[in-house]
Amino acid sequence: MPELAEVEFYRKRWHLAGAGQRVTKLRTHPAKKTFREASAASLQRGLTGARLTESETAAKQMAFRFDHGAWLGVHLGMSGVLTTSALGAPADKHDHLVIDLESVSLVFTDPRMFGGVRFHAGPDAPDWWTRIAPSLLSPAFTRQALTDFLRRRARAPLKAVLLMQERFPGIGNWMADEILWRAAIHPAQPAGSLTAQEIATLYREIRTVCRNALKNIAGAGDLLPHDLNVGIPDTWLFNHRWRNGGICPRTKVHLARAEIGGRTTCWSPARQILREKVLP
DNA sequence: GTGCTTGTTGGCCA
DNA sequence: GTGGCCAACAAGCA
Repeated sequence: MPELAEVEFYRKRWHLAGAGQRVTKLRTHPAKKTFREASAASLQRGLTGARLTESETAAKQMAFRFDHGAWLGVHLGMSGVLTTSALGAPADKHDHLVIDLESVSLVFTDPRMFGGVRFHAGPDAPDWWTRIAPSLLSPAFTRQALTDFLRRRARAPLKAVLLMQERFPGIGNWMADEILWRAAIHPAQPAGSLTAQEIATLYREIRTVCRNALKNIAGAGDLLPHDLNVGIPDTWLFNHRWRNGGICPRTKVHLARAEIGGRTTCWSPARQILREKVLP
């Protein structure tokens, strides 16, 4: 599930429930792959007794910060979710990390274990946090930066390029499809074949989808929607793309599905036309 | 049983 | 060295 906006949704859920509280007990499954990048023992030492103070997201990652300079990093992978439970409730089979606070427990659940946690002790941000590319909504992401990157990846299909986290932090499978659908560009179009006009459109839609996904999914205020996807309007591709037989909400023509760039891809054949490859 | 799955990494090859 | 492709990771669901 987790892409940019879903990650923000989960961060907020933990933060709203637990900010200001101390860790009374940490429950972990040290043998799990979840801890491949952070020993469960160091988490125990560093977090027990610490107070959750701040949290932030960057791309698909979250950092929860505790007083005395402890950083807990979380990546949800393919199937990870963050929930809360009644304090001390028994852990389920796939609950790999449970943080008991003073009045609530924070739970990291991840059946497939592609996600993981990290830990860092110290006031300064660790490498695994600072090396994440700057947000697509920040001034650092310019049209020129996009143009340069597309040129460097000229022969790769756009769908694959949009999934590269080094340049498009937080974009995942559905957001990439949504962006290309809005920009009316075929997902298999080679990245180096876009016109200046198309690059301008792509740039605009990348930012629009990021902004609106955050607004619709993550919630504007302190109230979180119960169902993660409840905020996505039917005018988006999102609500039509999953099942076979989906209809493009703009053209009313059947959507197409195929593997492009190694991932299942959905597009609207009526508005996303593959052109002959014309490299500049 | 089969064939998928909203992510990332490392290895191979041109 | 760079870019592109693919398998692997693991569990659940239709």
